[in-house]
Amino acid sequence: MAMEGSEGNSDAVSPHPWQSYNTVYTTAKAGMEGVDKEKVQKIVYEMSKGSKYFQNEERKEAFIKQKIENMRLQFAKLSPSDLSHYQKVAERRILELEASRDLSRIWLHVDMDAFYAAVETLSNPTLKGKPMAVGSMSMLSTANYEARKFGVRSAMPGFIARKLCPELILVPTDFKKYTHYSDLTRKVFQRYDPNFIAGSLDEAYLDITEVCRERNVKCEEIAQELRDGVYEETGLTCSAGVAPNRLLAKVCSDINKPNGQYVLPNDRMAIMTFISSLPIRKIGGIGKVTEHILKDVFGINTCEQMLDKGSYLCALFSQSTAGLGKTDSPQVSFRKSISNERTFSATEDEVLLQKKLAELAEMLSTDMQKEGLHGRTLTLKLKTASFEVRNRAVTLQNYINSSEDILKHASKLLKAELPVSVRLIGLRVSQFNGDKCGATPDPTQKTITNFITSGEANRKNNSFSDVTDHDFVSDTETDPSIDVRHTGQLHSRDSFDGNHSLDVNHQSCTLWKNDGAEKVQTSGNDAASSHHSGLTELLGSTSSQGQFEGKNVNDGSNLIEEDRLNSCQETIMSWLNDYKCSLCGIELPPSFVEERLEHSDFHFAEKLQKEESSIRQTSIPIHSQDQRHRINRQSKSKKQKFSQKEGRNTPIDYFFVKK
DNA sequence: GGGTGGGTCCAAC
DNA sequence: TTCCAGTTGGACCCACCC
Repeated sequence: MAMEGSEGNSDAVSPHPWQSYNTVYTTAKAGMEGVDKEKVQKIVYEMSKGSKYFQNEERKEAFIKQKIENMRLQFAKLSPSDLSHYQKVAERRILELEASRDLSRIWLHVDMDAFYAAVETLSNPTLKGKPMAVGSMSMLSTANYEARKFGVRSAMPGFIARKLCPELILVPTDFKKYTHYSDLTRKVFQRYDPNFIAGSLDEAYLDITEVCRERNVKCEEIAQELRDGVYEETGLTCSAGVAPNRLLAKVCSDINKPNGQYVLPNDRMAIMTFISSLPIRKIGGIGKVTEHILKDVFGINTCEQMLDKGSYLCALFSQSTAGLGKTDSPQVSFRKSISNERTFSATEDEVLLQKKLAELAEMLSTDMQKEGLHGRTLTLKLKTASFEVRNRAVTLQNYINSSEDILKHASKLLKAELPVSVRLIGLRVSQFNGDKCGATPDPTQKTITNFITSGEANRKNNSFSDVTDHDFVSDTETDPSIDVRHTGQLHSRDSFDGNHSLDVNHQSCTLWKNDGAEKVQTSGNDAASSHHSGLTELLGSTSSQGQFEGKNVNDGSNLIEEDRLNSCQETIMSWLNDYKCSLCGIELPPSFVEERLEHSDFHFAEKLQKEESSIRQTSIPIHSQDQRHRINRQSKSKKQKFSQKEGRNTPIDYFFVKK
């Protein structure tokens, strides 16, 4: 894209129009150092030129240009006093971060080399030494190093790859195989850090501080030993990076790829030198567009320049833009939406589209039921024959997860768009009832919800929570769509017992089917509960007595049977949550709790309520989804106003580890 | 007019 | 010959409400 001039006459304007056609797969990647970039660009351009996809890319590019232009204008409007203010803000931020710099940990990032391709070669040795890629004519998941020499790489359509390398062998993906080998590698990782964080099937983060200390061994040796172990276990090679935080470790693991390692010492000077010339694109979270903006608007190419120009960034970026603020404090992040989408030959046949929609609804419902999710916002995504993407959403009164409900509402959304020629349909459900567990039948009720935790307990949880944090999602070498599912599988193996949580979720489904949706309207969704601000306060406070006291206040002394049942169920569900989080220090066998839940055991629930206050104080605060939403809103409305005390992260936070 | 919820779109891998 | 994915989080904008 980035065509010169207006659509359609690009060739007339520039003699080498392909030079400005930059897609993700024309950028450098490990193993592509000697590639003739211009030749690749030209072929990709020629293959794409004139297609509907290409035209759409041009539209998108024009939009980005406009965005950059707007930002330039904004930048030009900043007065010297504004700039001086933001300069101070940036300096203060850097000082704060310097003060909190933590170089005491040693992180290792391990990344399998061309993982899918390597696994395929392992099972079919005749592929060895030949250029091959895993994927289809539409899209490649990864390419081996022989293929990369031709400019073939992940995220590239197969038909373009074939043009670049006519002898390229295409192998279809086989995720069972990759999962098997992934599990083998993880057994090795576990020897060094039982709480390692899986980024995706082919990469992981390990805190090797303890193992280095206990064995009095240098981190280089641990990295080598781990890589040897992976090779022995699987026959596959990997690369490793060692650094004081995960972000840097990830950058380091790419340096001596394939089958190599790089260690960045835990030393301030070494780090500053290392990042000074580091291209911003190397940083996880900075993609094509952000790189474009930083370069064009601010002239920022390296991380050092990013630090130097921190004031500009503070002035013009919301601090959360493009995930720039992600630092190294692991946090539990639960899934916020679930979706399915499929591409097919473009059609405007309504019957056919309805059929596709029904299939998607079925798939989505199955996935939701597996995870015990109920949501109330349904989004229909359409990609038209001209690659235009449309999203249409509806927020419902009730939480749904049955295919019938999903289809019913999705059909309405689709009908409103007809007639249209569509090549992709997607369905997405969000606004879950209390995150994964979903215990409250009332969308407005701030009860059983989410955990926002920190510290070591978190790190444990992180290894089995949904790894949706893009900091930890792999490079495009692997297919993230699959990664999500499979990291989910991995989580089941973790110390908190994913099977248990699945059961819990299943239980919450039962609750829902019994009486949830109807009661939303009758018992819970009244003014008293939806405007019960005190309840919200309670929930947000670490010293809170928990939501059940609030509920009791609400109910008063004349607790009717139905409310009592709800209260009981909520209480038990809450404890299931706590058990899952393993924060209460009380080990209730899941079957025991679930049995109580199933029979709505009042005695048990009331006993829990009595113990609530003493235990709750030692547990991690629970934030409701609504409350978190509110917190987000507050942060958002304060963006660019740096007087805020919590000091959200800026791009300059990147290279510091918060304590 | 600030806060909030809903809807749309984009960025990232 | 084949002809550009799938999933998720969140920013941004707008309408509405108090």
